[in-house]
Amino acid sequence: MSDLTLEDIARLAGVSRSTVSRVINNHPSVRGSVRTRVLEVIQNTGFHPNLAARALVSKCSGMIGLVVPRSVTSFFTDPYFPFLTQGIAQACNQHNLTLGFFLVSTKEDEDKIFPRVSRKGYLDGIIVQSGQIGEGLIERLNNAEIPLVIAGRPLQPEHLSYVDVDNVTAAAIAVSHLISLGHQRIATITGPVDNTVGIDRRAGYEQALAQHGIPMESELIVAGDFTETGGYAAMKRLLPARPRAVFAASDGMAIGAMRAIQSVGLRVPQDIAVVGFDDLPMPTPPTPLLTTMRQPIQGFGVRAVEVLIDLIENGNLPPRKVIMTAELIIRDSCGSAQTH
Amino acid sequence: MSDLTLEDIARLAGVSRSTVSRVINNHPSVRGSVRTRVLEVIQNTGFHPNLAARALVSKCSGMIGLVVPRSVTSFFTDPYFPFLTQGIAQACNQHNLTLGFFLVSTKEDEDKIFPRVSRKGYLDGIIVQSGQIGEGLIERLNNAEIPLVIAGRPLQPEHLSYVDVDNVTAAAIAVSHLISLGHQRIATITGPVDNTVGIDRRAGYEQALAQHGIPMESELIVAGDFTETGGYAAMKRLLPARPRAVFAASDGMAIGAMRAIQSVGLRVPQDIAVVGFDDLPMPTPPTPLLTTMRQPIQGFGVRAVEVLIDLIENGNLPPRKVIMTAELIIRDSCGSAQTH
DNA sequence: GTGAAAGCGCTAACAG
DNA sequence: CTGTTAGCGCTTTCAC
Repeated sequence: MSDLTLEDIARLAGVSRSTVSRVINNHPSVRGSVRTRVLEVIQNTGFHPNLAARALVSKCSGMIGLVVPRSVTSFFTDPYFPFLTQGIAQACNQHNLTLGFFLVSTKEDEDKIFPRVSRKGYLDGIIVQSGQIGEGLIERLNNAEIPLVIAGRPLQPEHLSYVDVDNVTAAAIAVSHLISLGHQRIATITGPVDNTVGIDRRAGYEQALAQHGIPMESELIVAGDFTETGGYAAMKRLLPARPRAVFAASDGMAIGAMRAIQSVGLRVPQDIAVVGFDDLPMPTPPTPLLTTMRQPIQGFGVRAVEVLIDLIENGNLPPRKVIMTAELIIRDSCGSAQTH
Repeated sequence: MSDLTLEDIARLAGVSRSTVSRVINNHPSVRGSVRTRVLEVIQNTGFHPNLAARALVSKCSGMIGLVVPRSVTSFFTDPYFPFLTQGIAQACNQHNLTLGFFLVSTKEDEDKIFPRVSRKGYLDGIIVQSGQIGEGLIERLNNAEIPLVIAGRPLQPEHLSYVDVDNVTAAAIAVSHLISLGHQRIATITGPVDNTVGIDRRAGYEQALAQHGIPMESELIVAGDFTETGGYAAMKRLLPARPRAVFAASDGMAIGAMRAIQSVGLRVPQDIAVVGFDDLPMPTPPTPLLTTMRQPIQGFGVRAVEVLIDLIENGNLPPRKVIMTAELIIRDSCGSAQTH
């Protein structure tokens, strides 16, 4: 098919190879008539420049990498991944970038993949989805001085660019809403505590209580694992403490908590109010509808690509921290939507 | 960091560039002692060959593409995607291939992406996830004569390589199981009928009935959309026809159907037996546990990569059709596991 | 078995 | 404004 080269197009258009190159790269210094003629030939022949050649000489490939460090299981249970990927992929389409996808489940994978992602000249930049497993890789990549953006605040954010919401503030907003509804005995189901999201959302819970002078009670705090099953189990453990409201650090856990509450004959929100976090679309919306903090996961992807492009084009600037806003979506499970 | 070239390594090892190249590419014609010395230098310097240069001269990039043609919504609701992707990504790691990821939601995307995927020399081959939206692209790609494998049987499979299960047979097995349990009034909730999966599984249902001399009744056949909500609605429509068993063409729809059955006070499996299709892990397993056909989605990904590699290495052979086997997983919802 | 030399297709000075 | 020239870093004949 298109085994054409610049030279071929040049010949067909009666110009030199350089001129064709200029046309392709939108250099202003080409006469209009010539440009039109060249463009026509390109159009007719279906020519596309060889990207490898271009990458070789220009030292940039038009390709960025997405590194997803994941245990095999969490890859599926967590809808975060497809959303983030979608945002990134769409942004890449928009900016005419090719997206390389690297799944890292083991240390072995990491070593194997590293040469493919580390070296400038093949990947122009990298987005790493944050997560426990990835922290070592992030370190290595950052040392390799390749433009790097983390999706989600990493454990050690100092010298890194990342995009995330402010999970502390967002969680505090959720809990404050519960407080404003008159609740005092507010429990929380936290995420795993080895991970920034879990840590921050718990901190936000504590912050909100402190701000309103509500004493913290350790029996009102139970750790979950972001899954529905985990939320169910956590709520069962919480029930004896008789909370009047619960803030779950993910929608999945909130749903699990609602099931646990309902399974012992209590009602949401009348007996216990529930607020979640994420606002991802559910295959089956729960009853009652969940009040939750919405975070723009696709937006993370889009912004991550934009920041990365900036980093690529403008070199070693100080790391950028992009904090997007989470939004409280009030539905029925918190008991404030009396209209329902 | 590693701005080293073959030439540098050659100098450091006291050999010529060609020799280093031979070592890297495992040519047999290098003396052992020399090979060792070169390898040592490579090790110490952390050298990695420039992939763009290699791609330029060797006309192959070590990179394959995964094209996912998806409407924005189905991207999330369907767990098929992360599973397939995981299989493909792992196989790529295994074979030292880089995976390019292309999300195509619109005709615009298709046109934009086409140059990046069509031309030999940048991508060595492509895997396309089948689906309505992708059929046009598949046609174009196939004409571009780039090695191509479809994940899931395409609408027009004649000249294409693909990997899938035999959905007709698999569905027939599921329905036959219901028949062997003594059921006669067996309903089905089909998938969308503009898609091979929906068509084939319905055909399998009909085949099984025919084989056992059970007349088909149109009021026992309702179309769903693979979602839980769709399954729920479909089952509600099916209920008046008083089926004693139902085969749903996806687990999601099966779950929805069970909810619908239970919502009118009937029991699964005592009043109505249910069988699904997929056997994907669920965040919350349903009660009763679902009897279903398991299909190896990750396996599709792995095999697709293997077939693609074969195609890349061995050129224009006749298209390969890889049919993997689906397996009946008997649990509780069909009523045959009396031990429960 | 090893080195020298010729490109792969493109971009980017440098002349004109 | 356009053509000529020199590589980018690698693989691969072809000699030795």
